[in-house]
Amino acid sequence: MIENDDFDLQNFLPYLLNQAAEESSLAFQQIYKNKYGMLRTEWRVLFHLGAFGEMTASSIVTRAHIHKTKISRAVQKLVEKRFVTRERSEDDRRQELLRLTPAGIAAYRDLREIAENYDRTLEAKFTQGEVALLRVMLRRLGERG
Amino acid sequence: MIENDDFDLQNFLPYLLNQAAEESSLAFQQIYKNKYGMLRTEWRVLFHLGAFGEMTASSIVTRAHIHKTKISRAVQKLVEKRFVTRERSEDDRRQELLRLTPAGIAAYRDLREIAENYDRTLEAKFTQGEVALLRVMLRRLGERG
DNA sequence: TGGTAATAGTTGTTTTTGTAACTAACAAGG
DNA sequence: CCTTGTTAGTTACAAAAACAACTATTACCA
Repeated sequence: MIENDDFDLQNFLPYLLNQAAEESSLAFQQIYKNKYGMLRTEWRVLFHLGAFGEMTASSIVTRAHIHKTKISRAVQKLVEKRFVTRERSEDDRRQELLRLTPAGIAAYRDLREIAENYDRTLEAKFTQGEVALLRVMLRRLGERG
Repeated sequence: MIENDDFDLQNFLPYLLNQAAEESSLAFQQIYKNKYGMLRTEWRVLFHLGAFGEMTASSIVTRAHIHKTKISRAVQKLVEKRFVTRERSEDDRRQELLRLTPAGIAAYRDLREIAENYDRTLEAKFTQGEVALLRVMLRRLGERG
């Protein structure tokens, strides 16, 4: 302890957020890794396409704040796994439209159900009102700026 | 959108936690990186030693849930930077006692103050009661198991 | 004791990530 | 049109992380 040190690392919000994020990701991470050999970014891309439908890589970049090189590599892997197809856009031939294949949809549905169940086990630690407030606060903290 | 898909990725707690954790770490990360050339794990080790005093590597592993190889390499870097010294324990010669040097203490104090200020800017987004609840919830979510 | 298991910490190798530089396509002003 | 700038996405190389195997020391217990 460095003299009268009233700083508590366990109260520092970025630290608490990181610990909570890592711990809460752990169980789910094992599942998509073992079952589908996916990394975190691949899972995120899959879920964006599942939840929002056809998207371009850059719209995922914007929405999820993931760097475009990570997206690029994740898409490659998902294409190799036959979970995603890409098609060059007619309007703007720089863009590629990404879509889930039937296999991708199946994987998404499977993981989505697991995610929903897992989310419920996390929610069960708190009251409904607390969870609602937590989501509001996390969204605010996650905003750019 | 895949049929009547009521799953909202933006409500999935591990996702929200990750977004908030990454965003909230960003600003502070730049500071310890640019000012002291530290990585995240080095910063964490420094703060553990600053806040809790003399510790062994494995006690940091236990407390922070960081893998021992990451700790090992972070300690090496901190020793190279002359921020930390290590001394083999008399009781158990497998263990090394880690301590901050005066330079390490100075860096810790500097970063601690920046951390405190930064934390206050995050807190300012909410009421005091909300922040208190947030901390309780994050601690609960960050617990092992 | 002595042999097996467990713990503290390190090192080597393979994956992933970060950063920068690149190609290709479009946009917009002169 | 044509030069300059911007956007979409990829690739190459360097940095960091994950994972497994290793040494050294201590603990357990038959």
